[in-house]
Amino acid sequence: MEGAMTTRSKHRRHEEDQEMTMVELRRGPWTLEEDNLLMNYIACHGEGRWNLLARCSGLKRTGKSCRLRWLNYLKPDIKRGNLAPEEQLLILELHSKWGNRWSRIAQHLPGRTDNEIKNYWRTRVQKQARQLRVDANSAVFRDAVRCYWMPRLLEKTMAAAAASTSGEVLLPPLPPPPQLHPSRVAGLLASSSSSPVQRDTSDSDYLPQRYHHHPVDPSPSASSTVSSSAALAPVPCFSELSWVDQYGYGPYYSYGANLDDGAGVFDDSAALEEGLGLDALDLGPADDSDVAHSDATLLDYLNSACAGGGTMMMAVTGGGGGVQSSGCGATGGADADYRPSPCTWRTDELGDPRQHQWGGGI
DNA sequence: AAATCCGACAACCGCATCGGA
DNA sequence: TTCCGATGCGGTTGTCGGATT
Repeated sequence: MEGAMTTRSKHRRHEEDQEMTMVELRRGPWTLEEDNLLMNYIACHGEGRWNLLARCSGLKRTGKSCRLRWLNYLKPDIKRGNLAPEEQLLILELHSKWGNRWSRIAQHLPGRTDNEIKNYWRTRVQKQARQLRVDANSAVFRDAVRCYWMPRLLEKTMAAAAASTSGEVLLPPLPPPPQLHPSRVAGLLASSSSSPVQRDTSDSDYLPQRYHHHPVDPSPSASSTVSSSAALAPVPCFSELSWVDQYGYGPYYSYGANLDDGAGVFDDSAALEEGLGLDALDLGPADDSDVAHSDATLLDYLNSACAGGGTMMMAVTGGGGGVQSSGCGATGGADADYRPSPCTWRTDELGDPRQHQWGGGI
């Protein structure tokens, strides 16, 4: 980027430098006086023509700086405070669709700025990816987000809605903490972290259509009994969610990846096409490299949620606003002699101050 | 109580794009 | 068609305050 500086941009940079020294432009945090100056000027002359504004308003700032201050902070309809779960959900979904198109994403969150959304992504979402030691753009992380994070956000959203309408919340407990042998995570991480997602940057919804809804098996056995072979099968399965946001956009999908054809035969062709195939999810042989399984909760969840045909499902029922969340029943492929150290998934990252101790209870 | 660390977010920077002259 | 100023966008850095040691 830096090396590709054109003659033109060098020239402009030179001009900017000259301006900086001639006018003694201010930098850094804005003062209350500066904010007032800017707001008053815009109240009189309207937005736009930022360089002119910078020259005429008495502000010793660049036009760029004025514009940014107005758009990201002073503009009256700016919404401040924590992002609501539904906003987080929307960001996750839209980012999975469009990637780092922050301004475009921001257009779907009235009152939120691209800067705010970008910061949210970098500080919250990428942090989770870092902790898991996967690329935030990798298919595995994205699916883990869909499998674990999104349903919880939706759960919180629905719970809030239900509480506000009926004052009564009927939510099932969160899925049981998964247990997973570190070697499985090791293989998963090793093979997945180097496979960034290829996105379709077109307007069309890139979400795969081949995935279909996988109904939950209500029988307890389906959730408690996992054969060793099934437990090792790297099969992502999550149910489909779709919704229309409060502004009428959508439907957005939290799609299900279901490689089980229902007859116990895994068809990985779809996943291979999506970069989620057996290759990408190869759970190589156990080795001594510790992959910090205490950090791998999300992937643990993804793995264990999907192993053995267990299915994670969130069924949203209409009418009364009730929410039914049926967690993944699979307990994962924990070896008998494996005692996982408590893994943590900080749900306060979702805006919830609770902290689950995975492998050790909540 | 002081020092250090770390997360959150405001602000800056460089480049791309747009639109008018 | 070209030039150039204005604006928009995304990546990065700086700063501040709370948490931790």
